[in-house]
Amino acid sequence: MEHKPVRTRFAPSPTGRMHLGSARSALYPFLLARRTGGTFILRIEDTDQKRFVPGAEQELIDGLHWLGITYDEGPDIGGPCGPYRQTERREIYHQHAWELVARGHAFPCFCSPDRLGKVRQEQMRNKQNPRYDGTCRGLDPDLARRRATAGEKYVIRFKMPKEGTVQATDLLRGSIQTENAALDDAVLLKSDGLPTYHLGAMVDDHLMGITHVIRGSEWLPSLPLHAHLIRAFGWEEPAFVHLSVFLKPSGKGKMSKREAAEAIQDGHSIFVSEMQDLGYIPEGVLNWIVLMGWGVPEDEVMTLDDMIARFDVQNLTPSPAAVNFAKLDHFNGTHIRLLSTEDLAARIKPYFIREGLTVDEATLLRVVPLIRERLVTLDDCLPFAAWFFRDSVNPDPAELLIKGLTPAQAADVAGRAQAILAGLPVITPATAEAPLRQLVDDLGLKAGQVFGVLRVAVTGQSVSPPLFESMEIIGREKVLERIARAIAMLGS
RNA sequence: GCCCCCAUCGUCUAGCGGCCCAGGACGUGGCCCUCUCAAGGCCAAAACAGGGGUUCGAGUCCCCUUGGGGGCACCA
Repeated sequence: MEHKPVRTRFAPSPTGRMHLGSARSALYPFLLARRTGGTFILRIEDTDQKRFVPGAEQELIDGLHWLGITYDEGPDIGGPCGPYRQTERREIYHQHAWELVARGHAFPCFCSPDRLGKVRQEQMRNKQNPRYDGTCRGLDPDLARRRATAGEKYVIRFKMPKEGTVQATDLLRGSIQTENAALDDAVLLKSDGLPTYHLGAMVDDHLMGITHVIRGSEWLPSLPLHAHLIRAFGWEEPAFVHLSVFLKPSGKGKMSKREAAEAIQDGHSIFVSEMQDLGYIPEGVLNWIVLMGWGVPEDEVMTLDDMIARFDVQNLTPSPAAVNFAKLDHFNGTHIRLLSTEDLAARIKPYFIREGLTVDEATLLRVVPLIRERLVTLDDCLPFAAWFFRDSVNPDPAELLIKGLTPAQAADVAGRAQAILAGLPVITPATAEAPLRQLVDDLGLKAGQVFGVLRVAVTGQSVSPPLFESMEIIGREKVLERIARAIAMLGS
């Protein structure tokens, strides 16, 4: 792979939530830039004022920040090629559109949207391809310019050649030939003075020195038009890479709003901010999405730095990928296990606080090693460890009756264990385990029965971190007190 | 309807003409470990969409069919 520093960009439109697809569209160009010691840019393509969503840009920035995808130039930090918000670059597009008119590659069009709509309907009725009918294509350039400057509403369209073919290249798919006759006179500058994607993106990519355009495959069909535009301006072409779309988990059809809603029911989400709320960590999310469309032969568990070291655009795959949430859970759990005790403690602490619990730092640090390998998401810390931070527990009497023990038997077991533990100066795995196992033998029971009763009595739940370690953390006093309470419950 | 793209286990993928009776990962099943739940270890089932070519030889190259996806806006 080549190591020349590249300039890449993530150019989202602030029209919705940041999801899986957006995250990957940002990740790959970021990795390529970092891999080559190049530059990664954030550009906001907000030229559609109708679909503009307030707050969307901030969500994008927050999402990138959370994931650790840093950019070197962007709307909030500036840079040498700014501004990085397209609505702040109107003049630039206006100039370029008219430059194309002057060069004979574009023309002003005064057709009303109303009339165009009718033409399109008529064409579809006749089973023809819907396309611009060419009304303004032959207008006298000087006359057209005068009408435009006089204030008449106009758009500027690309003057697509009627004959011949265009050749364009996608890095993953190779050369793509297209008949010009199949292409339309696309609108480049809208009547509100803002550019369409085609003009805006090509102009900015050129002006910002983008060397590798990595974008969604929905742009593949307009690649020939973009090639035309770039050549009409006489610019150097960047390398184009089109990423495949994400399919719904079943693999049938692309991810839609409906699937997004179903994922939520399931405790999953395709939205970055929601994944954060659900207890996923950036390391897990990143590892998950980076592999959807990138083939690595082995060692799939990677940190961002690993990804940067190994990333190669050539290994991206052009075929669509079905979203697999089970794999996200796997990577999340794996990366949680990779965190240091201090780091994991800091990350789960907010979940206890959110639950209204008071968290003692020293205790938390001792609890973390006990639950680390049990967590799939951060919020799993609650069912396993919330009880450590409560003053008392409320065991379900039915759960004290482990595997067919009668209340009397359970009370007996608890009583004997209580006596043993009461005789210990401190309760630790080293002091408590041997005598309690002796008890198991003496009573002719299974270890699970005796420890089960104690587990429910002490932790208030039938599933918990390891018993002896847990008892050590809450201390002898609370352990004895809770066992006594359980015995009382069994007696009534 | 027209144009474009894609096609290996259920899923993500390795494979870039012989190293492949196809490898890894997730998931699934079994076993081991075990105080619950996990984690971990071992094992297993599981795929080259179909048909034609090219070649001494094809998962790998070409064509067709089928299937899937995307696009055809003064949206990106």
